[in-house]
Amino acid sequence: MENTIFSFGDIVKVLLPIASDGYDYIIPENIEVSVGDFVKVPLRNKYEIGVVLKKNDEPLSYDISKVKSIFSKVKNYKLSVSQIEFIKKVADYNLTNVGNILKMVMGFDELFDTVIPRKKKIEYNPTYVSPKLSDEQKNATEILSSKLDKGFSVTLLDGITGSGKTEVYFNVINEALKKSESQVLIMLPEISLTGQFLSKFQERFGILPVLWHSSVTKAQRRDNWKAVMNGDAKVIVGTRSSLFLPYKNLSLIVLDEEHDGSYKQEDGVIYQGRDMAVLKASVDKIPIILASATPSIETINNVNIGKYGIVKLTSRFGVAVMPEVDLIDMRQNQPVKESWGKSWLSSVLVKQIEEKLLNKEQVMLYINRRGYAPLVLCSECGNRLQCPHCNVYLTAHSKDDTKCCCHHCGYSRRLPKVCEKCGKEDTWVLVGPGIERIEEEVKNRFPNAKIETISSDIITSQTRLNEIIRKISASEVDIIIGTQILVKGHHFPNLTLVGVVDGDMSFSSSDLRANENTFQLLTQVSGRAGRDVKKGKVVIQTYNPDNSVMQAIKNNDRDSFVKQELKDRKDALMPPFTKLAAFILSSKNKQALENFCYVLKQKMPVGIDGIQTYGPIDSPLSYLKNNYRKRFLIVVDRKIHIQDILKKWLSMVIIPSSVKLKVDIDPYNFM
DNA sequence: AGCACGCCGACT
DNA sequence: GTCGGCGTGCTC
Repeated sequence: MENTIFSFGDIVKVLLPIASDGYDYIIPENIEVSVGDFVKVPLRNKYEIGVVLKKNDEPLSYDISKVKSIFSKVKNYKLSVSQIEFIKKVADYNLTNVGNILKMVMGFDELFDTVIPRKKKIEYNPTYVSPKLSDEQKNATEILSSKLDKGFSVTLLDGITGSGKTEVYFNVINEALKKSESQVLIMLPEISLTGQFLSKFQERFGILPVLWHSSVTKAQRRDNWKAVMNGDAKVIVGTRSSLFLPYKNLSLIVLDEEHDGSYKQEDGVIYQGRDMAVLKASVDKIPIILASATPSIETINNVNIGKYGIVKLTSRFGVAVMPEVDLIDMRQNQPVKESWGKSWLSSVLVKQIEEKLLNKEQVMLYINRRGYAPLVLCSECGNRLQCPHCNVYLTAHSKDDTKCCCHHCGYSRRLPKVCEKCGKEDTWVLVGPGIERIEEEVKNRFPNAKIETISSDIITSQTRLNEIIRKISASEVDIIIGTQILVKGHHFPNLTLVGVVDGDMSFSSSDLRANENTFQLLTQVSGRAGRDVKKGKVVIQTYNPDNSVMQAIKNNDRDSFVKQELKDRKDALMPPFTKLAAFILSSKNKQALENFCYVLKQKMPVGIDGIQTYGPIDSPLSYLKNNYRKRFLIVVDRKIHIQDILKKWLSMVIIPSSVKLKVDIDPYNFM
């Protein structure tokens, strides 16, 4: 079937990297194609490159005179039948055009340019250096290796922070690579693609893997894409988009930090990279390993119902033990105002930092908020500085020479001299702490300490981040102040105290996974402490010390947290016990948006067993980047195929071109 | 998604 | 008169 040759006079469906499901073209003389071939075709007044999907034997629903001829066949490029099947299934699952998915596969200008590619040297006689493994690690390696060449399987590699999951899956990868044709994909969340991971890889395998992420250069990207297609690339390390590379013979996927929210693609085509990786494994009939110290509730549920297998690592590698966790009740430990201004660190935490500094050990302070202060308020009239393009408040960046920024659209302005509302001068107060404000406090309290502050505003390049990580590892830093960017995968042997400035912060997100996210985040942050011979300590400042999430963190008791969370989700009829989808509607024209929402509401599926629909409601971000936004939410029983319900609903309306509709299957974010 | 077409206001 | 801003609709 896949090798059937189509020739002169045949009409074939060609999939193009645009929002469509493909167009028909007729094959001219002297050209022969089969499914998966890349072809150059005319589209409007230019040429595009697409992929032959199938022969179209059905009668055309439009005038035959519109059908144009294929211009040429692109040599040396081909997608396999299973790749095409994967593309179709991803489009189907996420309710988008197949062409949108093809765009993720081949949507790079540089792929088909006329420059003769430089012959990239890709070694792959990897000389693997086997690490010393604990009995537990050996056992895990054996079980996971036994899944190779046995078709599709999903296994959770569930190991506490510092237990050596990476060593285990490196061993499994090494087993997989013993078959000469094998390719292995390692997926990591965006911010874990660090030098530390790569040097660890190089240390074991003697070579660097092929990389795939947003900052790989154009020429490198073209070379890597081709190396994946022709099989020269044996190990690929990438972010979620690496799933769409044209693998010749993929035989294993390892997806690390499987709980991580950055696997969820939120712009363009919305998809959950982790779930699409499982889909890819099932289409290619290969094993996939999901690794995490704090697996997602969905994945744990899939283990519980027997869909996924599980392998556990329960102890820290070497002599390291889990850190002790203290909760600081901030209601009893309000920081007092100091000479330099308002303070955010309780005296209990300050004292512990002092002790660590005396012992020449390292301290990390975690605050997940960029900028200096999240709110700028007029003390005379209560006016708040707002973004003109979005309905969010501006964040103040740096205290002096204050710039106020929108973290959603990038708008920024100077702090005005007078309040626009009341006309009074110098009335602004900067409310709440961001990382820069914590840095200011730390510098005032510990003037002799060497301090590094790490947030995405400061770290603009990988090189800069690697340099800071090197300095921390070499104990050239006493206090590290960081946002999310530092939480994952790093190993700092001399770091023994982690202080969480605002442990309650992620509770407040508009996300049904708020508890889960808080638990995962605090566990991951805590996991940075005491990863070597010295025992670690974690101090979490909270106004909710009795909260079950906080108690679970304190008692290092993941099981009871998971049990409670599963029960709560079940009672609330939420995932993983139901299936969710959202429509996100946006328009520059408020009236057109409201009109269309009305039409959509009229056709809403109501009164059907197992289906609940809600909306339209204004998005929490009801005005974003100059667009008005509304949402619908659909909740269905697990036995109902949600895509079918949505398709039927959408088939009853015509979306006006002034309104954009996006479908979000399994939404994470409710903004 | 692009990109052309066409309708209407602003400006030489 | 004609330049160009953007709303609308099509791509085989």
